[in-house]
Amino acid sequence: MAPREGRSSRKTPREPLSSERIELAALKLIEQQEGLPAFSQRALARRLGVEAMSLYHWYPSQLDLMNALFDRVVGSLGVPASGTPVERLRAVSLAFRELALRHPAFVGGFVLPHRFNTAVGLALLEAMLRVFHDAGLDAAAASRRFRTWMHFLMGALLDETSGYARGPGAGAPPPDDDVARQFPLVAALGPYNKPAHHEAQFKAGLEAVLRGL
Amino acid sequence: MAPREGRSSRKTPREPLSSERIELAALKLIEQQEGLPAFSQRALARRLGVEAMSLYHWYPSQLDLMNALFDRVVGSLGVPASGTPVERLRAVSLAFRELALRHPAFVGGFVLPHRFNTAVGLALLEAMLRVFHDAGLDAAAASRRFRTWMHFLMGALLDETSGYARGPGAGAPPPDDDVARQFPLVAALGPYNKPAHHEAQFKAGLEAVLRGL
DNA sequence: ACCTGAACACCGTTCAAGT
DNA sequence: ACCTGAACACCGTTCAAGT
Repeated sequence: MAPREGRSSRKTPREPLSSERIELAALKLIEQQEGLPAFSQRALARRLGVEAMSLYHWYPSQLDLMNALFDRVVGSLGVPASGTPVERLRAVSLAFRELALRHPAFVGGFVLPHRFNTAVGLALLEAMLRVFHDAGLDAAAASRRFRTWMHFLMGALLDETSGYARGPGAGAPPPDDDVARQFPLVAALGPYNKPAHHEAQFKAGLEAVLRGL
Repeated sequence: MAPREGRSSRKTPREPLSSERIELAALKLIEQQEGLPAFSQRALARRLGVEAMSLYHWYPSQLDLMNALFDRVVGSLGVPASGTPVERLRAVSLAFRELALRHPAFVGGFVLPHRFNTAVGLALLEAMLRVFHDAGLDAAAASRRFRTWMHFLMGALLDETSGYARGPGAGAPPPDDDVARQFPLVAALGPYNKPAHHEAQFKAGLEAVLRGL
């Protein structure tokens, strides 16, 4: 969308690095084309117009940069402080989904498979648990319900970011007419796998799970 | 567990490669130590006592090898043909969990984030969908319930393989007493995060979700 | 048919050095 | 304080060659 960095400015003094600039460029790069697998310190540096080693002045390692991205993304989530428990859980669930759709490669590839044990991640978990606490549940009951809900949420978002919806699959899947012949029930689900149905599916699944709690 | 390959046999003619031997060694290597990130064609070849390029005689690329591992692992799952729908879903859910615990790095890192669109993967999906079909549901209703259940299952297994249970987290998480002070509800859940509780949590969550359907 | 050696274009990271 | 160049130990993969 912009043939800017590597080409133009030769004499204009280069905009200095900053964690803000690095992190925004990283998040943008991760969501482009080949996603997380194609993300590298060297590719990021190239995009920023610096040498790869410059990044080590700002983050001691690639993992530290990734953790900064995690905090930046997860830190944008909040849990409403008022409303019924179900309303509050519904709100943060939908907000998490919006976030995942905004950063599918990063959320699916890094956020979901990682423990939320940064200060920012723990603060989010604490706010979520407060909903269950406010509903009058003790630790054992809260743990059960919290985890069941989270498992549905993680699975649904994994599916929309890395799974059947857009994620990688086999290199040479069977052709469609073979699928129709050998796996008729799978084939019959085809229409419901379209992105147009995802939001409705997510909301219906969420209500079913909240009901089951 | 065995100082065998790289050391001893110099004069004994090396056991020839085979896809069986390669795949078993790969699955074993993936579950060792540093997991999927440390897995490489070169490391696998080293372990097998051959050069990395030899693997290309058996699989055209690393991705093809991974897909073969996917089929080998996922192909071991089956859905009971008889029983009530809930019994059949419960059985395959528990079997999937056992499989995930036997291959946590591979299931969490490769199977769950990938589309089940190999012939083997599609056959499993078809068998799962047959349960919903046998329950008399039309395609729309089956799709809703199937996906909600799968989302819970994927999320739960992701958590047990790559998430809070054993997966990677921030390099420098806040120390425990800081957590206890700032995030008391999170800290109160500590005891329930122990592996001893995982099976009970999984079963309880599964029943809640099946009830919600 | 099965395996190898050399080479190419990549990685993350360290270290000493430049401004 | 901020950035760089050269180097090290890795990657996956191609290609021509060995047996």
